[in-house]
Amino acid sequence: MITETMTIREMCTAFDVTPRTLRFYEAKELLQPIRQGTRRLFTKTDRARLTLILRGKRFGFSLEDIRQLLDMYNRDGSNEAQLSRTHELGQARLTQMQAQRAELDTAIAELKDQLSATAKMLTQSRSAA
Amino acid sequence: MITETMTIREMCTAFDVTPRTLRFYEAKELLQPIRQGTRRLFTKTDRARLTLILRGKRFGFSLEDIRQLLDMYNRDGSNEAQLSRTHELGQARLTQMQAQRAELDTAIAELKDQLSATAKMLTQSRSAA
DNA sequence: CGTCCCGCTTACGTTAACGTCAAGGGCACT
DNA sequence: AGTGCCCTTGACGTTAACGTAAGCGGGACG
Repeated sequence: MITETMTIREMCTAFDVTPRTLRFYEAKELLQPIRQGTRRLFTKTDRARLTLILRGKRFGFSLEDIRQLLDMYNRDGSNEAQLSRTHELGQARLTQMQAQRAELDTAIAELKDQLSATAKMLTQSRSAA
Repeated sequence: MITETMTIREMCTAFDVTPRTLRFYEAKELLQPIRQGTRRLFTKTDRARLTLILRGKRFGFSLEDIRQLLDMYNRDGSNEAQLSRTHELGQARLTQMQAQRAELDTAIAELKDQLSATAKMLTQSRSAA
């Protein structure tokens, strides 16, 4: 199985992060690049995980939160207790994210209102000139 | 004008934050409670602002980001240059928030998929028992 | 009057998520 | 052999957003 790998530098340019960040994520067990001697080689899995990590961050999730989510995506089938706990954890996150979306919608609506108000003030200000 | 005010303790229970947080926000000029002697009295305006602050935080905005947004909500009508810059800033935020919403939607969809997958595994695991 | 309790200020401590050296190995030219 | 460049591992520094503790003032209450 010849998994296509990437060097740390390639990862950095591809995902716009620093080497430090990738090493940090590895230390936190969010990524598990393989080693060629001492060098890191990032696999397809690492890339998929990094995508999820960066997305999670944009929603204000902590790396620890994200690590738990990642664990869920990677369970191939452990025991039932584990699986069920994982499921509950995911449900909770889902609820949380849906609430967040609802709030985001109202916030967007409010911001739009404000913007149209300032836009109006701008046109008035210009017609007055 | 008899503005209805609240003590710091009342604010804390109402918004579920600590006194330290409120003082911190005041120091950062996010809130401007009036003083009765040395005590802080939080006005309706402070409450409105705090609501926006806490919402912003849930979206991962920094306090500095939020301060700029708050400034926008409070402009009653300065000069045109200011107003126009404010407008642009708001537009940028709006774009940002809409992008965030789009991503949130896909993340929610993905999570749902995962959940139905684990749910399926659970029922299988149980029927096997 | 003593003592709570609340609030205030000042200031140092803490955590997450990296940034930034310092010191060194390995490989590719030249 | 020397010069770069990339990578590595420590290890200490930094910023945001508070937590926490120390020490003081003021009113309420027994």
